[in-house]
Amino acid sequence: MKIELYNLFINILLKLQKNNLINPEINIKKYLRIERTRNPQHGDFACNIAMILAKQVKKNPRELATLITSKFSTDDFISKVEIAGPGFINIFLTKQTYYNIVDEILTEKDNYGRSQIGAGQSVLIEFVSANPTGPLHVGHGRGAAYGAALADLLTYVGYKVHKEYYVNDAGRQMNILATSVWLRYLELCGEEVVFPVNAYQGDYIWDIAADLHRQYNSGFQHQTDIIFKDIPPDEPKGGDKELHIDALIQRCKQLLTNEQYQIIFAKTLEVILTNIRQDLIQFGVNYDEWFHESQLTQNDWVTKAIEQLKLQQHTYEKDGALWFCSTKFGDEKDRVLIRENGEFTYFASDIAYHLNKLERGFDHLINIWGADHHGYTARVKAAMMALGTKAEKLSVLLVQFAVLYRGKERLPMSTRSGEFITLRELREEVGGDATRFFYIQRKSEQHLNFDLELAKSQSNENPVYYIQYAHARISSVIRQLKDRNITWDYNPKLLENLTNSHEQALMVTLSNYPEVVEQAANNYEPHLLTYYLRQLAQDFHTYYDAHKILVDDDNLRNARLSLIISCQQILKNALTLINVNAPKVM
RNA sequence: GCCUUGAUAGCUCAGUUGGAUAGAGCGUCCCCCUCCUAAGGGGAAGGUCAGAGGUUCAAUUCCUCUUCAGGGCGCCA
Repeated sequence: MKIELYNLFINILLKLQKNNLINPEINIKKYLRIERTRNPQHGDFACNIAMILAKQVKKNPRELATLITSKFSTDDFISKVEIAGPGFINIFLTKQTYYNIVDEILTEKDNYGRSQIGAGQSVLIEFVSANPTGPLHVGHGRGAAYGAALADLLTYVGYKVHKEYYVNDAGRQMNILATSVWLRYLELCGEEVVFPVNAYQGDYIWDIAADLHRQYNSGFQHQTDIIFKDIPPDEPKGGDKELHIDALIQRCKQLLTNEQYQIIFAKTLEVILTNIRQDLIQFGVNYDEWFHESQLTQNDWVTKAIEQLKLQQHTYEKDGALWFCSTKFGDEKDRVLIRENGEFTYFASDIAYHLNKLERGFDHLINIWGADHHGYTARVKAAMMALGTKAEKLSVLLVQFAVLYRGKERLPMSTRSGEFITLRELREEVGGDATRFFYIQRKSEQHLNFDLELAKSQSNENPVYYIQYAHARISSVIRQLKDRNITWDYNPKLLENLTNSHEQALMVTLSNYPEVVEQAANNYEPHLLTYYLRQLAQDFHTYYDAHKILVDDDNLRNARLSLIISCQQILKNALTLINVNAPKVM
């Protein structure tokens, strides 16, 4: 509807330009905006173009508005056009326009609200990508909920979406993890081990160690005194925890055969990754691809990426290392690709990963990262440019961390220390629907205080139930039809019986749905849907309370049924879109 | 120090890309089931949009500075 009005205005303005009443050099499309009004007294839509152009046209805004509105031809979807305030043009739609929308919803059903604004374009969304060093915690949950909602939203408006999880299964953290498992395993074998402070402390490490012990008995066992011989002291004994753990990793690799080490490593990765995967599936988050960092090195993608940068002369050697001159592309400083010791940096494999993404031919790449990675954006974009792509092809969306509270107590959130609330715990206590809704209800880049007590204790007062209740209530009315042995006979002409202000308000909100979807998709803001749903549910509840649906008058009853059924359809469409259930009974 | 994100009702947060009288939820206070589900509805109170300048017909929105808070500034990942 907005589009129709937009086109109408464009035509009028172009006509005025032709007649030299408006300077033909002005780029009208740049300035023209049609927006919903806040206040029903201002009509349905408003346009501020007269005030915007007033200066350039050298007319006062109201005069210009009069000129524009005089060109409006009578139309069956506009009931009147008014000039108000400093020069707003207010547009009032006919009732019939709204009846048509109800009719469209009832005709298109599940497809109402879908669009093709992304048609033909493919987009890769990478999200969560938590290191496989432990279970997902509530911080990851936010990224998961946001990424999945965004992916669904973009699919809804026609994009071809590919969802991907990047598994960091190479690097030092993974070695610390495997070593942690091995040390716990040794304890199960009866060895007395002083567990390093920098190792992974969580109980899940014990579980994996126990698995290994069951399967391999004491096959990987070594004497404690041999293991810790000449290892630099840990932090509590006045040493350096990093040196201590690194030495233990080396020792682990020395004492075990390469094959044995790989067994522990692979087992650990598999257990944790399976856990993460199941966790996400239960949360309703599904991926098209799990991309392993190790694939990159195995297939020489890192070398390939570096060669490409070298070829374009974007690298240099200094202090025995290979550097990428990212400053040429707007980064703060140059970055190391190959360390003095010959190993690739994490950044090098990340460039390779993005090169790989690009070569898979996506039109657009979206990375959803935790806000702690924001300093990383500039260098990755620099790499994109150096590889010959436009930086705009990559959107990095940051999700701020949720700061967790239990009542007034701030909770620690360290994977290493093993003290964190898992996503699973949250979901099991609060429920999947409420958890999802709760997460995407707020703008992703907004800081968030997440009080667990509140989230749990308020689970019955969560807005999601309010919305679901609206849906269930409508189902209940429909069930009443059967009990009373009457039927819903739909006829678009009967919609004319919808005349009161509550019905009007409900129809206005219904008509807004496609615009909300479009805006949410264009701005990557799924939270708009949650606010929209609240609004729609409220309009329904108010209407339901003020008017009886199942009245004796056949025509009025059928009209009202049509309205609430179209309302239920939109509730269902929007809830489904954010992956929340639309129950028929509560 | 530099970069970055934020600051809106007692609390948690929206705010239609610069519009008309700044909005929800929770909490507080009144009122509403003989009636399709009260997990609901109606109403009230509650605001210097962190502060100060600037840009213009118009600023919560854009720019600058200040204050406060989160995050980032490795040959870690």
